[in-house]
Formats: sequence, structure tokens, C-alpha cells
Amino acid sequence: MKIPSSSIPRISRYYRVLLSLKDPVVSSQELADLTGSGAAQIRKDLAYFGQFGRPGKGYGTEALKQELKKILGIDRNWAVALVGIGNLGSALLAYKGFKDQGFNIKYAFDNDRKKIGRSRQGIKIRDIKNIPSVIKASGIEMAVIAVPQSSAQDVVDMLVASGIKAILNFAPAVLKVSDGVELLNIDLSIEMEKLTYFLQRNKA
Amino acid sequence: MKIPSSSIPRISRYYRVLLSLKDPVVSSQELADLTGSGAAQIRKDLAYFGQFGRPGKGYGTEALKQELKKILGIDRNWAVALVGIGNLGSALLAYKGFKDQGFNIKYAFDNDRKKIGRSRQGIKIRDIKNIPSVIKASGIEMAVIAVPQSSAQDVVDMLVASGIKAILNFAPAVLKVSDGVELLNIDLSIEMEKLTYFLQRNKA
DNA sequence: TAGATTGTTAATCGATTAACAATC
DNA sequence: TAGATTGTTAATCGATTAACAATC
Repeated sequence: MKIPSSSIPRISRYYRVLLSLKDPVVSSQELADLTGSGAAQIRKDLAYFGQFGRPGKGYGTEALKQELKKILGIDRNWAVALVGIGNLGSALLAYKGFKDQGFNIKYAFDNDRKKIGRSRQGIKIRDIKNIPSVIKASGIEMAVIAVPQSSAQDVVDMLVASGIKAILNFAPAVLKVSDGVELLNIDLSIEMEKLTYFLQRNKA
Repeated sequence: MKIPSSSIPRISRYYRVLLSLKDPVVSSQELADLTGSGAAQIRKDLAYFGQFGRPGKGYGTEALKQELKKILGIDRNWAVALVGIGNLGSALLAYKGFKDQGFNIKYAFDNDRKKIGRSRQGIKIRDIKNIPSVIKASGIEMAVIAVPQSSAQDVVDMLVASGIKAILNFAPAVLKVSDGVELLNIDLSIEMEKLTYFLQRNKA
């Protein structure tokens, strides 16, 4: 069955809400109130992956939580490589929430001679040139990149050639990856421009 | 006419590509090759806002660039308030790209006594308690928030009550705002979980 | 004039919502 | 049994893509 890609971030949100839910049982309507999605939407999203509820009753909170973890693939830890230790990269390296959620930044890379060899947050900063050898040997599949636009495609190519299968990119660039590799972009400018579009439109 | 909201980030991408385009004229097909959107999609997106091209010729690069700036509301500067000067907030404050694109972080707020009164990047850090007076007096309409989840809703409420109309939120929380206020969320966990979903699915 | 490419209408596709029989 | 709520099918809605007349 084809699962709409928009369903995945919604499932993440259902999971977030379940984390702070006290009741042992929850209905799609309650989840709807808490997440802002519709109740039918929630039942549909869950139905893509199985039958987790009991008609007339609802969903067992704890059981559903575990199911959603499995669906999202967060029922385990993930090692992550971080490339680009500038302002944003450093902030990501220091971000506690990462480790809490099972993401372990295991390797950090930069091309700045002044940074290479130093440690931040207990992680040694390595030369970008060593990406192929280090990543291949590690078997890591996830990477986060926070490098300037100008080097983003080169870094992505290196990562993909080294076996990385999923990339979160903060560089404001249109990047190409081969099939079978997932690339997600978080582009600050684009988000800001959604806001200015909104503001501008409501003036005119 | 109803404009699909997904069209706006695409227009941002068209604009990005135009910035580094040398040719004086560009066709929807060329733009498609450069952005990864379809040519028909591009013509449709542009058509929502007017007739910018010449049949048989294409679009004038410079003229189109100016039109897209107007559409996105980036043909002017915007003052921005930043709330939460932790790791991420500091990185955002230091981010040069912001000012380059016409976003001026004019005020910074935090609730940490050790930070309040100090300056970062030439911006004085103020007490969160002063949001109402400072924002009301300034007339600022945009805010970026990088506070912990636990205080995010309170901060949003304060900002909205002070006249803020557009918010970019980095806190991993489901936040409520009144009608007429635009709230965008950048949730790192959700993005990471899109990646783990992908990785997990391709194993099973 | 012939070739190219827009702007727009119509067709397709996919996702969301509504409705309800099945079931606890 | 009566009431509640799921899982699923059908209906609706909206967005993308294809096709093509108009026009440079």
C-alpha cells in the first residue's frame, strides 16, 4: 500500500503527544484534540501500518507508543555523522535533545585547519578529507550537513559514495543525490520567506 | 484565486536559482532543470501571480527576479525579534545569511539572568519579561523562537499579544496561535524521524 | 513563415474527510 | 443490550501534470 509521505511527520507528532499522556487509553478524537489533526486522518494514518485499536475502546497508550516507535525506526539508537562545525554545526553538536532521542553524533568533520584535531562536546573534529575512510569503516548511514552552500554538493557526493543513505541538509542549495538516498532540506531562507509572503500578502 | 501553499517554497527556490543565472532570458524548461520542479508546475506557479513571460521567448531573468522578490515580500528589509539565546539561538544570531537576505535581528530576549544585559553580535540581550513593552513600541511583526519546549507556548502568547504576526518556531511543541497569525515549525526531531523511517523501511 | 514557449484549460493523480458497518 | 469507537470504503477536495491554442 502507498503511504502518503505527509503521514510520517504526523505520526511523529502523535508520538510526541503520547509521551506526555497520562491516560492508559486514548481515542482518535482525543489525539485529534491534542495534535490538531482530524480524527479520521489519525485513524487512517495508523491503519496504514496495522490495527492498533479496539472498536468501542480506543488505543492503548503504551502499546501505541511502542508501535509508533517501531514505525518511525526509533526503537533503536542511530549513529550520525555531522559535517560542518560552524555556528550551526556547533549548536547541533551541543544539542542535548539529539542524544535523548537516540541520535548519537559519532563523528564530526570540518575543513578548517584550526578546528581539525580539536574536540567539541567530547567529539573529535576530523578533516573532511577523511570522510570516505571513516564513514566506510563505521557503517554509519545518517549524516547532517551544515556547511556553506558552495561546498554542499561536494560533501553530499562524498557522503553518498561512502555509504550514507539519509541526509539532513541545512545548506541553502538544490542538491542531487542518487536513487535510494533520502535527502531532506531545512532551508532557513525558505521558511523565512513563507513568513514574509504571508505578511506581505496581508498588507496588500 | 486560491494559491496552493506548496507553491510559495517553490517560488523561493526559483528565486534562488535565478540569483546565480547568467542568461538574460530563461525558459520554464531551463528553470525546471535547475530546480527539479516540472516546467508546467513552474509556469502554473508563476501564473498565479501574473504574466511574466513572452510566448516563444521565455522569461526575462532580471525582471522575473524582481517580480519574485515582490511576491515573496523580500523587496524590503524586515526587523525580527529572536527569543531564546541558547545554543541554537546564538547560532541564529551569528548567522550572516540572515542580514544578507534583509532580515535584521533587532531584539534578542532570554530569561537567563547571566545573559540578560550582555551583548552578542552587537545585540543586547533583554529580559523576556520586557517582550510586551519592547515589541509593542517597535512595531515588529516577525519573531523567531528557540526556547525550550516547556516555555514555548507562554512565549508565543506573549509575542502574539504584543502584535507579532509571523513566527518561526524551533521548539518541538504543538503550539496554538490565534487566527491571522502565521506559525511555522522547524522540528529537528520530526525531520530526523523522517530519515529513520526511511532507513528502517528499507531494511525491513 | 517555422519554431519555440507561454498561459490556461482539462485530465489525472493523490491525499483528506465523511460515513458507516463491524466490533468491543 | 446500548453506547462508543475503530478500521475501511466511498466521496470530496486540492494539487500536479498534460495538452494545446495563442503568440512571440
